Amino acid sequence: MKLSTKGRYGLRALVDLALNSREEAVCIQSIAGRQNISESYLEQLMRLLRKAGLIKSVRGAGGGYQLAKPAEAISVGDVLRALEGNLEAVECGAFQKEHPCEGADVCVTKYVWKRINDGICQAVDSIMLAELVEESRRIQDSHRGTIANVCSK
Amino acid sequence: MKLSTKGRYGLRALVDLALNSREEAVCIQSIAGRQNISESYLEQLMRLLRKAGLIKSVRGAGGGYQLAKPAEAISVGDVLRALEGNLEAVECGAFQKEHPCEGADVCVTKYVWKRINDGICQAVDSIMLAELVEESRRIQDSHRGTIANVCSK
DNA sequence: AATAAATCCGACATAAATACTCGGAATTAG
DNA sequence: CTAATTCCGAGTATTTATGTCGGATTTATT
Repeated sequence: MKLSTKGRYGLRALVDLALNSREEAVCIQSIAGRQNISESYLEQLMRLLRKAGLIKSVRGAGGGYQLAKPAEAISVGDVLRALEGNLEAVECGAFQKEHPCEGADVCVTKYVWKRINDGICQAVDSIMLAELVEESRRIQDSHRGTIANVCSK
Repeated sequence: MKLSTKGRYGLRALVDLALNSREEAVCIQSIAGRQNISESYLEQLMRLLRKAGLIKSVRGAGGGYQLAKPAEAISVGDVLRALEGNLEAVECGAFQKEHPCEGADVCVTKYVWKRINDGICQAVDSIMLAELVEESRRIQDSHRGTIANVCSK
């Protein structure tokens, strides 16, 4: 029941990207350096984010990445789903029409799973990347001069 | 980001136990049979639930398990935590005094993790075993005569 | 044109967690 | 005494998580 490093690193990387790219693209090396993430691993995560249409890449020397849309239009849910797949704690499908679970009609735990899943969605879909970026700027201002070491989570 | 079979099977088993034990204890074999769970695996889960003080066991022939307290006093959160450990999607500790994460003061994703964790807690701690049992009885009544096959989740 | 800096891609490797299984000891009702 | 149980620790196979690596491709710069 844990979020993997993909989701954790990836979200941090995306906040970093939003924070550090104006016009120019930001390369993996610099993000990985600031965020203390392995370059080759981060590369994989960026691939996932690009495939999901959240960032766009610029190839070749001087290349890197940029957000594909404004940070206001990217939710934490978008990011985590791109990296982790769907965020359902239990994929029971009892409330879907497509692939409903066998015996869903005699199942009571389905109510539990739905409440958990809804709780998670509510949390991740209500936070936009822009809010994190904004908060991050505030923090950076107040820590000016301090070496900003990074959270390991 | 998935709940393991421990949590899923274990909760079902506990609902089954609450539903099928009046005065007498219920043995693993019968729960496992109804719920279509391996006996030896379920045994392990029952051990965890017992260690957590949610059920009590009666050893020897004719023995089995009973709830250690009324179903009204057992939350889904109690059950899942007994089986899965803490349910935090990210154990960042940024808001604890004990073992706060390094660099928590420059971290912004901590707000995200907290919202997710709170969402999950809110969901699991607000549902009592008794509610599931009650709902289950209603369902059983309406399906009387039907073979109650069981949800695989 | 050559070089260096990047992304892109697939495959591989290792470690950890998950999901069981098993054998036997201890307990107790009949 | 026997059979039905729980109790316990250890073992195993599979899957998932967490990276690593080598090389192809693209592009800015010199």
